[in-house]
This record gives sequence, structure tokens and C-alpha cells, in this order.
Amino acid sequence: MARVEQVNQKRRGRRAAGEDTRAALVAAAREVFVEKGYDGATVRAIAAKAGVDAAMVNHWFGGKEGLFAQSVLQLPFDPAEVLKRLLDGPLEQAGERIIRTFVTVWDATGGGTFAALIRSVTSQPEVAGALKQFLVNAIFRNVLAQIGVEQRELRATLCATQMVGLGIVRYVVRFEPLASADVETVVKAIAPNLQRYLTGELG
Amino acid sequence: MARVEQVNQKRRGRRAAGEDTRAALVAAAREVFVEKGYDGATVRAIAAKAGVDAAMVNHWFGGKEGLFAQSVLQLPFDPAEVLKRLLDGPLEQAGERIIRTFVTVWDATGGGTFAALIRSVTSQPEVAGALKQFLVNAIFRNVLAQIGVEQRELRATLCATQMVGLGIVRYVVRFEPLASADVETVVKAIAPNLQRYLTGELG
DNA sequence: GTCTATACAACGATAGAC
DNA sequence: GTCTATCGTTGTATAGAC
Repeated sequence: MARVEQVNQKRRGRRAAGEDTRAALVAAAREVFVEKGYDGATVRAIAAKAGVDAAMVNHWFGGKEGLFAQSVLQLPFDPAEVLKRLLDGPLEQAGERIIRTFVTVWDATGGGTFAALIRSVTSQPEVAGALKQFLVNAIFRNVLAQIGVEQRELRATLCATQMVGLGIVRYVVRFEPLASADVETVVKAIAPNLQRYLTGELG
Repeated sequence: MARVEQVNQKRRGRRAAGEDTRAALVAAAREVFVEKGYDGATVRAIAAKAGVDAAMVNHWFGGKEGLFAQSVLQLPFDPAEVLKRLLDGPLEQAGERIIRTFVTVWDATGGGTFAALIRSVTSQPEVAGALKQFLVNAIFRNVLAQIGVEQRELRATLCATQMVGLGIVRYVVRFEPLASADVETVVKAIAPNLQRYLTGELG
């Protein structure tokens, strides 16, 4: 009896070799995220468009967040993992950890990836909107919850100014001597400023 | 004798109405600056391409610097004038003056102009190169000469990270609450960080 | 007649050739 | 080290618009 009912349903188990589920998800995600924004896009809708099961998003990308990072942003790392590392340690050294991680991660890609990201964000308003939702709901929310200070939203945007500016100057326009400075020089120079945005006095 | 030799020269005095010398210079400048860079482009070459005298650059734009600002960058203000205002006052308050002026000037344009500037810089490597030369040779050189501290080049690029980042977050991606914050809030929040880059301890 | 956009000459600075 | 070429800029006389 059970066998008969399966006739018109999808086959279970592994798909045939050559069907690239991962690539199909990335392609579908790019379209849906850009069209609906990060919040408006649902994992189920993306999976349906890709013709695969929604569980595949978790399997391949660790969740909606990871899929967004690798499809629209094309980040060369997993933001959830990086975030975990950043939040692990004393708050007074968070600025230092963030800058060191940021520079290390993007340096490893040669910087061209960051430039591409900025280009797509500045040229496509929809991507900028999706990125904003992503940052607010998937990143800032987690970070800010661990910071027991006032004006958390303002602090988050201030941190964003410093990180984005650092990325542009070091990777896109490549102003010297910052573009070629070693990681520790950058950390020493910038981390205290980021730390002030995180936990310092803003008034 | 002298009169005879003038026969094959251009007529002096005002040209016929309808010939827009200013626009001709802007058009020629855009091409030459982008092709040769800020340093490589000569006022004389631009003027020749526009079919006018080189002195017209000074008359209409106050110099090579102003012509670049209004042709390639399309800035809504005169950088030389703004620069003069920034350098006028105690060094300990320079960070505050710079942030206040920056926000005031770009707020007045609605921010779209800044976004357009970033877009052209990030999408055209030649523009980025020309901008770099312009900043180094026409802006930083003057500012840094007045700052009696060590590591001036590094400080200049650090300042650039903060200014560029502020512009992107406030005018391009418009993260709240920073995008809608009033000028004084922004000044109080960011000026101390810029001041550290200018005159503080970097180690 | 007045105003100003214009062309030309010349100056000080700078960089490269020899 | 000197000479030369070229740069950005400034001063000035003039032609045309108003």
C-alpha cells in the first residue's frame, strides 16, 4: 500500500550524480534574496525554486544566514563561525579581536573579493537592502545582546563605519601605507577606536 | 609689425556667445584625467583639447585641483575652500571641525552625490587611481604639513577609513540610527576617534 | 561705457638631460 | 652642477556682450 502512494512523489535518498544541489541553491537564493530581501525570502521558497528539499539549505550552508553569505555576498568564510570566535573572550578586547579577524580573513582572499562585494552593494540598491536586514537580524542582534551598554544600535552603526572604511581603503582603493601594513600594525592603530564604539563613552 | 604677426593667432577677448568654455573644459578634463591620472594630466593639454587657453582653468575653476573636483569627482563644493576652513583653528579640535564640515556639506546634497562618487570610484579603477593622486598631492600634502606628528602618511589613511566609512553608512547604505542622526550627535560620536588618528597615540 | 571672458606673456618651481 | 624643457599659476591688455 505504502509503495503505491509514492508513485507521484519525489524519490527519497540521494539524487543522481551530476545534479549540483549546492549550485542550484546558490542560483535560486541570489534571485530570491535580491527580489524579496533577506527577511522576505523564505528558505522553503528558495529550495522550491531550486527543486530541492529545504533541509538541503541546512546541510550545505548551515542555515539561511550561511546561504545568504555565500550566494548574495559571496563571502569567503562562514559568518556564523567568525561571529562565534569574535564573541568568545573578554569584552574589553573585542575591538582587537574583530579587527584582527577582519583583516586576516579578507587578506587571505587578496582583497578582490571585498572590492566585488562593495561594488555589488553600491550598484544594486536591492542588495544593499538585503545586506542591511542580514546585518541587523543575523549579526548585530547577536553581538549587541552580549554588550551591556546603552545606545546599542548607534554603536553598531558606528562600528560599521570603521569596518567598511577600513575595507575600502585597504582593499578597494588601496591607500598606502595602510594597504600594505601588516596585521598587527592595523590592529594597534584601529582597534582602540573600534573599542570606543563598542564600550566607550560616546557623548 | 606686431599687428601683422597676429594674423594667424587666435582672436583675443571674449568669444562669441553660446560657446561654453566651462563645459568644454569639464568634458576635456574628464577624459584626460581618467586617461592620464591626476598627475599625468596637464592643464595645458586639457585646455588644448577644449580649444581654449590654459589660463581659463584658473579663471573658471581656481586651478587644476578645482577642475578635477568638478569634472571627475563632481563635488558640490570647492575642496580648496573647505580645506582652508578645516586648517583654521586649534589642532586639538581638528577632528571635530572635519566631521562637522563633512556631514554638513554632504547632508546639504541629500547624500545621493556621495553615493554617485563612491560608485564611480569603485567601478572605475582609473578614477580610483586619479583620486588617489589627487588626495595625496593636492589634499594630504597640505594637511599633513600642518600636523607636527610622526607617521603622518599612516594617520592620513586612517582618517580616510573613518571618513569613507561614515559616508558609506550614512549616505549609501543608510544604516539607522546613524543615517538620520543630527549633525551634533554624529560629531560627538565620531570626532574623538578621528582626533586620535590625527594626534593621538597609535601604538 | 562698463563688465568680463578671453588670449598671451612671463614667472617661479621642478624634473630630467648631459 | 648646469642647462633646458615643461609644469601650474599669475598679470595684463583686449575684444565682445550687455
